[in-house]
Amino acid sequence: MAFRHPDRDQIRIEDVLSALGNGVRLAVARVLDAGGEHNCTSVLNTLGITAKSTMTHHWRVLRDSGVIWQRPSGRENLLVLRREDLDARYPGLLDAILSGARADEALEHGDRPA
Amino acid sequence: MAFRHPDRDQIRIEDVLSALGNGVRLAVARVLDAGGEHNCTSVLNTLGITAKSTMTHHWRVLRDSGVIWQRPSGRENLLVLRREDLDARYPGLLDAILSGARADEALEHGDRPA
DNA sequence: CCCACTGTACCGCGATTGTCGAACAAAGGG
DNA sequence: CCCTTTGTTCGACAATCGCGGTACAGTGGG
Repeated sequence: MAFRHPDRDQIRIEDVLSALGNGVRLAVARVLDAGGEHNCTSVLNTLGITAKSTMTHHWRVLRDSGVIWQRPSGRENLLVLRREDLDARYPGLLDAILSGARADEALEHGDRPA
Repeated sequence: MAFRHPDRDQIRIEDVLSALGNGVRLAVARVLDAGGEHNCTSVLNTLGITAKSTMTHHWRVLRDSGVIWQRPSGRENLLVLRREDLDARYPGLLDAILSGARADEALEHGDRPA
């Protein structure tokens, strides 16, 4: 099973934004950004249980928009953020989004802003 | 007609991203960012003709997500980017998105990247 | 005062999205 | 070898989206 990923030049910011404009996928990006090797179920567990087929759908959206690499390895798929490509195409975007997501989470957990 | 806008603290990055993860609304943001006072039809004309009711829908999405202010003035509505609030909540996000959109446009017009 | 202008409200339509369950496929481990 | 693990594919479903048309509402100009 080989996945189709867009080339760096084929990435469109519109697709990136709509891919990450979804709580589940934004959370996935944050997990992947935290580092380490991840397969599908490890991310899935971090997010609370969801059907596997639902996640397969989200992987496809993230893949097609150019946000992640998805590489088969043994009987798993390894998931990695395409940070280099995103940073090259859209400097500062990924960092702004990820730290923005952290800020939102802090707000919702009742922490008052400074 | 008074519009409901979210407070700065109620803005969620997920909503901002999905609002701008759409070609028309991203284009609207770029027009507003270019400066000047804008009413609905002036933006609408810049984008090529679309039904007024369609744009009303997009204004609502942009408003509800906290991306724009929409203020009635006479028989028009003035549209303004909420740059201060967005920059405060998500430093660098708006600039990254807008310059990313410009970069995409350049790519699609056949200009090769440097 | 009436009309032209600007934009909203409401409705309907087809397409897409997010979610799930069930069946399938590939890879390893015993 | 078989069975478990991992994830995909397919089909279904409700909900939302994007878009337009028509009707309405408020403002301001003549």
